[in-house]
Amino acid sequence: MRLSDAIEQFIKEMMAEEQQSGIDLKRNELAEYFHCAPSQINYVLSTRFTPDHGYITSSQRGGGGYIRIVRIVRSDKEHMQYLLRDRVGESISAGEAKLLCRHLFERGVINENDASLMMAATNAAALSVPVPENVKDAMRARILRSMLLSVAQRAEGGE
Amino acid sequence: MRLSDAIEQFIKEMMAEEQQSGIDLKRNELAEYFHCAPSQINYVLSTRFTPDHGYITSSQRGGGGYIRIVRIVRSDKEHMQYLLRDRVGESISAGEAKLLCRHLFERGVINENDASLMMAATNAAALSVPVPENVKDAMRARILRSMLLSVAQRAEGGE
DNA sequence: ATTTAAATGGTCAAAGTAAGTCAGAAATCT
DNA sequence: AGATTTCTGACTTACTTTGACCATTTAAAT
Repeated sequence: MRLSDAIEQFIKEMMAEEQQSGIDLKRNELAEYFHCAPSQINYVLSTRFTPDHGYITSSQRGGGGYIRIVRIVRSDKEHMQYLLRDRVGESISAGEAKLLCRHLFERGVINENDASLMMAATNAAALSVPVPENVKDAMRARILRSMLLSVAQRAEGGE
Repeated sequence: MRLSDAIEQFIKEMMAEEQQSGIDLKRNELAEYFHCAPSQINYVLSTRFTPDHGYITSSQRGGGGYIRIVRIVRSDKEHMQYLLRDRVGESISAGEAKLLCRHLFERGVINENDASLMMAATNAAALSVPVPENVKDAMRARILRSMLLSVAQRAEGGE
């Protein structure tokens, strides 16, 4: 069996055991346990614990550092993937972004405050810096995607 | 648990106990209690008891010296002005923005979801487009300001 | 009153700890 | 064989902890 698969499985078993949607782990410890380079852990994370796979990771460096993995709740997964891939994509205009936020609010995916915040972050005024329009749209897409992932992450607690 | 975290917690518990908005402590005593270098106390102060966290510190050297930590209470309006003018300004890094969002949450100005959303909109990944770093920081400042104003607006309506 | 010593706290750079990145080697698949 | 995936190692970035040296204030000695 491949190392990556073993590590993936190990992490998933850990999560199942903890009976939680998220766990913290130490990169170096895990690497030592599997007798591999620490960067191998990053490889596993980036190939098997991505938003596409339904996970979001974060970490902290320095003394007491850690890697945190959180699972996105299943039911929201498809919708979220649709949003990220098809709706937002690589580029989106201010108008489109605004519509999308309103839509999400109407659908009950986010509340009014969230919607305002997301519109505030993606409106034309917020991005009025001297860069080409297409770069702005790409940037807006990234910002929106990032915020959507944040929303996806929180859905956990509510069940 | 990190030493810094332990010291932070210790100080906060002390303040809660004293039932007061401020306390005096002896740097050397505290350092001895935690078996660490005295300068470690300064590190904790500068990373966890800053004005952003809602604290102001002062000290006195020499015999009978002390470190005083006082919790400051600013109205939301004052705080917002401070943030917009002094903290965000015309340019802000991803790290700074993240800290600021966390502080807003800790102070109870925004909830955890809002904080995550704001961090998501301003983190390095969200703005990873091929433009110079200083342009990104300027852009981030605009985005953050825009979101802060959105937060301020909602507070206004609700009273 | 002035000088000196003792008692504090402050600063900053270096060491320590831990995670991230990325190019290239190695393995595996077609 | 060629393409793709996996794995490693050198280098980088980020946060924490320490220690040597500095500054200020009070107390004692002259």
